[in-house]
Amino acid sequence: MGSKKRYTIHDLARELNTTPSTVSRALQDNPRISVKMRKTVKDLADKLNYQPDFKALSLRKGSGRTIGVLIPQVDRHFFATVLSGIDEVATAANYNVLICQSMESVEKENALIRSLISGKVDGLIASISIGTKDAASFKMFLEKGIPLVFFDRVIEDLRVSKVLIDDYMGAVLAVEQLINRGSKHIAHFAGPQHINIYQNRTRGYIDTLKNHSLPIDEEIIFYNVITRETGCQAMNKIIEMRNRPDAIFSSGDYSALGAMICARESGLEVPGDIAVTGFANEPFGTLIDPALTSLDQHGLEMGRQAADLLIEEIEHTGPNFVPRTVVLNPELHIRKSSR
Amino acid sequence: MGSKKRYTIHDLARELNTTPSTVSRALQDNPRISVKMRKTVKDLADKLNYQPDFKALSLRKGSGRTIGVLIPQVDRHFFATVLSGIDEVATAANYNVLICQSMESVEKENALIRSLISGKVDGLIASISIGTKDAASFKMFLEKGIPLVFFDRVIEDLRVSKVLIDDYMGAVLAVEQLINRGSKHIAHFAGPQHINIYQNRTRGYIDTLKNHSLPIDEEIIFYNVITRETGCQAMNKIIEMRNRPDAIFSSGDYSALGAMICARESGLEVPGDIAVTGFANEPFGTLIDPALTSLDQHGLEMGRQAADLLIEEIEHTGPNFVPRTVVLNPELHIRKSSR
DNA sequence: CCTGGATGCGCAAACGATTGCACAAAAATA
DNA sequence: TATTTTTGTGCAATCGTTTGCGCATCCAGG
Repeated sequence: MGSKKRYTIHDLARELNTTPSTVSRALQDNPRISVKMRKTVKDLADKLNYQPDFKALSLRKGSGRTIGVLIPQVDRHFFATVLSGIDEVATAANYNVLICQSMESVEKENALIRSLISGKVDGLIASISIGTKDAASFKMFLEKGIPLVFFDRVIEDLRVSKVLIDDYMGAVLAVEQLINRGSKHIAHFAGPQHINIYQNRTRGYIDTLKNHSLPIDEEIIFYNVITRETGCQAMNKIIEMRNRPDAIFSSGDYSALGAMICARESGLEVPGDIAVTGFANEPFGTLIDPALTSLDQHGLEMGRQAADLLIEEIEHTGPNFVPRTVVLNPELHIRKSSR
Repeated sequence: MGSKKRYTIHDLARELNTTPSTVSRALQDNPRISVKMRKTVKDLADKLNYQPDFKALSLRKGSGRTIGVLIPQVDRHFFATVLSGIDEVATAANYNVLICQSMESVEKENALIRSLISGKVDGLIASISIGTKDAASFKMFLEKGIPLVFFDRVIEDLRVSKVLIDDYMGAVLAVEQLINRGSKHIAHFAGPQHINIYQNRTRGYIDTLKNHSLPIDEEIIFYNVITRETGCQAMNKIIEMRNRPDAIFSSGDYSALGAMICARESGLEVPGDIAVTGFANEPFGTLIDPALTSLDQHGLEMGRQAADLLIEEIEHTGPNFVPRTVVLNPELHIRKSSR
């Protein structure tokens, strides 16, 4: 029953008493093959449901039309969204998408990169793991001549295209809104400072305070606070303070959430006693009460742009390729938590 | 600068004044090659950072060690979680993961399947789109002899392995909990009934009412209510009723959420006036107030099991292969919304 | 009738690896 | 010393396509 077997171009040729080359050309509508022959071949191909073998094609053409996506974890909303954007563009351009999760582990990340340089992919879109501090693996990858595009979490000094959001600007927007609403003593949850995005958010926070002649108080800057747990811990410290901050600008939504939950448990009101602004605009932000003010990163758009850049580089990469950096503007969604 | 070029086995052979075959064997530790030669070859390979070409290897071996994952949308938490589970197992077994999103479109789904039968993947894990009603594409796929495993949303009468959760049982658990807490007039948000999972949830709801001698009232069964919007609309109808239900069992968390939000807007209290139970255990369920009672589907585990089944089938598929169905037990997380 | 250019198709090399087989040289046996 | 066995390599086919080139056949122009 059924055509269990996969047909090759040789099978078709034998069937038609011709040669593989003719079949191949006929299927490609090569004008050097007679119209009649082309039709004959195509009819048979249709009938047998012939499809050229992907692996053979890849070898011959030197490309499997595949792009890799290396991200920390696919089941985190932001990354899933970016991936979706990448997939949208890639599929439209007839590329396949290979997915690789580093699980925030540098070792896994390195192993994945190593496995990719064997020519599995025509290009790679990556966002580095939280622990990644040296660029050796990525350099090696680049040396093989495979295009690479970073998004969000990038290695600054690598000569590749990047898609970022303006984290600095985001921080400025957020902190200014807090200042505008009357907050004068604004705490900050900072992320690991060796990662570009967190560093920029912190810089934006500090500069904005300065610009508004507000003092910088290291006491109320909490480092490495990006999870719900650490956010809660930080909030507990804040609650103890004699000169308690009246607002928090958090580098992440999860730590903002943790803070809000712990605040409520201690009877502190958001935004009445303390306003809170997050970063990432996770979907849960609109569902909690009070809804969380946050900065949207346009994940879908980031993915699309990254894929555009990469495909452009794959297909039109000249000898004098110049990497580009696309910077997206974050969007501040002001909600109840900072009103 | 740098080794921009990718080396082949021929390059190594030339460098060492030997032949590709010897190099190949040496790299594989073939005992027919002298220990000395093996070392020489490996040293050079290391030095040049040689990696066998993936495409050539795939063609020769007849497999690219790649599995495809076809899902409606990667940026939905459940699917992202399953994907993560699949990736975990696949990576451990040295498989690549190719991702395909149908975006709930039957046409896209069919196009993707067509593109996959060219031998891109050694097997496919799929969850069908909401509109998929006929199995033609999947049958065609199977006829090419490529293993297929369904999860969650499956086509019942296809002879393939499946990983499911016991949706019927989940509904029973949920409805019984509502009954136990004293609810007597339980409404139901049903999903599209041509999808196995929604049908089973509805069946569980009906049977449980019957088993407890509660009347089935078609008036309070709302079909195709799985989004936030439709959940809200349904709730608005419920609010108008003279004989208002005192609980809702929803086939999805989003419609449950929509209902809760609209209930609050109308001054109806959850769970005081009406209890709500969802399905999926989306992460936001614990963040909203009241927290949402829901059924966890063990997405990660589903992904792992699906990948296990598929890889097993790929590698040990005998002539007398018998598809297996793994059924996972959903877990009811009782939270404030149904207390 | 002869020459020259289309026209239509086949041969064989290539992509980069693996592998069955053959074949030297060295070692072991007679 | 002659013969067999072992040891180490090389040749060439193969996986399924694509494609440069060559070679017939045919038709038209001179």
